[in-house]
Amino acid sequence: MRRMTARPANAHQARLLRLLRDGGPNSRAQLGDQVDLSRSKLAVEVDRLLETELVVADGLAASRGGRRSHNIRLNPHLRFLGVDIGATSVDVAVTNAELEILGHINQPMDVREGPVAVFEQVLSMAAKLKASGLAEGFDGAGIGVPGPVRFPEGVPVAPPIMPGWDGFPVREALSQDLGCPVMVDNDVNLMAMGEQHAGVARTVHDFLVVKIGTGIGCGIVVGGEVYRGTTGSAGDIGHIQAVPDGRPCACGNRGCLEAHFSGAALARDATEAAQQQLSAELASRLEANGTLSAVDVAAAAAAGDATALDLIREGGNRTGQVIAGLVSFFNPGLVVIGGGVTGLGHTLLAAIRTQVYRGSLPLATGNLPIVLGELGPTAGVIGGARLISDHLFSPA
Amino acid sequence: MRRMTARPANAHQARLLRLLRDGGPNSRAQLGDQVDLSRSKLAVEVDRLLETELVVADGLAASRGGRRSHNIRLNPHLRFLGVDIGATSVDVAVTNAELEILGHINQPMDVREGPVAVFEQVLSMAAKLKASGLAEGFDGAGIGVPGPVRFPEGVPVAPPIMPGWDGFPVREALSQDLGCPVMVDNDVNLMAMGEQHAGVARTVHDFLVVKIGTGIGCGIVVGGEVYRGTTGSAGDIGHIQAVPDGRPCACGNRGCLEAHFSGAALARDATEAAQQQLSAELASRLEANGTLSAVDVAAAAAAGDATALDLIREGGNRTGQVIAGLVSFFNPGLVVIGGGVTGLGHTLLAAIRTQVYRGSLPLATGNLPIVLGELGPTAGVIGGARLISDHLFSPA
DNA sequence: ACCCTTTGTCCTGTGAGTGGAAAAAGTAGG
DNA sequence: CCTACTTTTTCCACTCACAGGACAAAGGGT
Repeated sequence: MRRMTARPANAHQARLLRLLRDGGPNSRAQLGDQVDLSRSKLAVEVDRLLETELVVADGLAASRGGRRSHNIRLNPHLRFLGVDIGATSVDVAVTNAELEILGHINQPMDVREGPVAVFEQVLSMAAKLKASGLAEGFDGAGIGVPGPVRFPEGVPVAPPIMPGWDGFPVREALSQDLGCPVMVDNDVNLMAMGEQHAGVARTVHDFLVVKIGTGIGCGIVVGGEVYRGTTGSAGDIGHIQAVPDGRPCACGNRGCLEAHFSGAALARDATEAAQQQLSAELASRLEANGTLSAVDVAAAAAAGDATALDLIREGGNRTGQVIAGLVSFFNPGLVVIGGGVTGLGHTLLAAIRTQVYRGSLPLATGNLPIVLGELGPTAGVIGGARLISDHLFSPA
Repeated sequence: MRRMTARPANAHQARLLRLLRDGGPNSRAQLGDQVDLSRSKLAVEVDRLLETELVVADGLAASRGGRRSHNIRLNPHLRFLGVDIGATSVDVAVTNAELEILGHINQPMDVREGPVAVFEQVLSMAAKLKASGLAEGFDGAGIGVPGPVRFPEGVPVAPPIMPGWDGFPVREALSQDLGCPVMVDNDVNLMAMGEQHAGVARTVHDFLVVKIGTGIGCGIVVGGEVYRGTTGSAGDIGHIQAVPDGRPCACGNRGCLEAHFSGAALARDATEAAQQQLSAELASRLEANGTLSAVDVAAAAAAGDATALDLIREGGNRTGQVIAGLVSFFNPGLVVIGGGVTGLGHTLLAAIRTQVYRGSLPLATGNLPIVLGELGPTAGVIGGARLISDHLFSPA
């Protein structure tokens, strides 16, 4: 099928497309209630959108007491690709124009294998989704990578955990391979956009998303827009000092948050505890698998293992202290905790909450929810779809 | 004289007013180069502004090779009042519409005397400025208070160092007393706006201003706009924990930055050092004045006193560590250090820089200037004038 | 003086957008 | 089934903002 390359011609059309994306099918009248345009003007713009085939007619709407109206919806053939490249795995998903996930694949993969190998993988995953009949092609793709990105160009810059990616023209390369527009961003920012679009942050305009996975990062949303900082490294909180003269970190400093708590640090601590026979639970798991990960700690904690619980609590305390500082500084309306370690669940959350509510002033914490992300592993790919749709649904 | 109550009728006029404010007198042609409007449209809007008397003709401009053009400038009779209420003193200044300071008064005053007493003082200072012939009245006033403010209403909320101000309708009260529009904001935000308008931050869009005075606060500017947070307490970094299990703080926690370094903490430390005879310089100053302040420490340091230098360095290190965290998180394009203790100068700056450059990742610090504020005590009042002018020079 | 450049004014055409009227397509009630 | 009332949609005339060209005014350089 021919892909839709059309773009909205003006801000009104862009507005309408986003309303249809976020609100699903709508009648002209319902749209009119939301956009403050005259009926005539609205009709003209809708007609033009119908001509571009970005939107299509979709039968009759329910009556609101008078004449029934004809529904309008985004073209159901539109397909976006959301790609979330993590440190140790890749998620790829197809969505429709309303950003509903139609198919989702996850595969383990080490990002350190470099962009060429990773993209080969991503493309084959995308091809698999296509082959299963979910898409005939893609109208756009949003890519998340685990490191800072020069956003306008879509190029990773000096990513600590991704040697070989520095300066690689991700956006350009993938745009060629996929044959569609591509936007690239930090994976944490994608997660923030995902939670904003379809998760817990739907109604909040200023919030933080703390992603604790292999590393630790933070997405910052200001006035509904992701804030990326001057060089694209905003939210890089993994290397904030959490413990004075603490453990050495790969970055060269000591006591970085990431060195004390993250998927990687947790696995290390658990292995150590198992080897020292501090925890039977962890030791048996180590014996069984030959290695331990955050998932094992979560399972052990769920089974009531005291050592595992202690590890989680201590990590949560460290993280909570850092977040307390950020809350004082940024005064967000919501803090979302997400990433691989959300499996640690409420033990972690409780520890973080305790530190934040204790360490920040009442004015900042008074009405501050601190919650787990709602979307889990889909947050990133939904965020990717959202990223590219925001780009495509803006005036050309 | 009758005050100008006119407001720009549309975004174009607002744009022109701001250009004239920031760029001084300009010809129609020069304005045309900056606004992307047709000459006819521009002429119409300028004529309308002339009618409202917000702008006036101002003689002929220099020739650019052809016919000389008539200059346009903001009405030279316009007057803004900038008020910076600090913890221990009040600054009041009059500016013209280009935000140039025409007169500036500073008086010591304890903010804890409460809003009524302070406003009495402010009004008498404003009256003095009027009496000296600098203004016949005020077209608007911008007020800074040392605590969080619910910005839309202009009301302080739960200010720790200003008991008695909580919920006091500052904006409304002063608007009545002064008979002109008033906007109220946190003093640190005002300082940030001042440095943005006329100081070191003129060309930067995302930056932080750290004000170290009686307390410590931080102004956050995102995309050229001050960010105030969900409840108006953004930038309240004085109570971030800088020292685990450190000194007790008035807020109830231990180890807050403000408890370890600020004008108040510095004075306390210096007094203690003097009493313990650790520094002859400080001891003699204590004897002479009966009390020590940050100014004494600055003087002692300038005289080469080792104890004073140590105090400054240690404070700078603590502050630098906190700022390093903020830099990692926020990735600003500039960090400005200001407030009462800027007298401590380059010793302080060097300590802060060391910590930030060491404690943040190269990508964030690579091209990050950390500088002292350029405007000193005028930053706040200029920021106040800027605040109200931004408000008045926006479509009604 | 003469020519060129810049500035300011005037005027008309165009296109966006509004708002009212009427037609179209329903629902609810007798 | 017919009537009265709603809501939706289309149509149309009118307003208004704005662009951009023509032209006049005012200067500089030679």
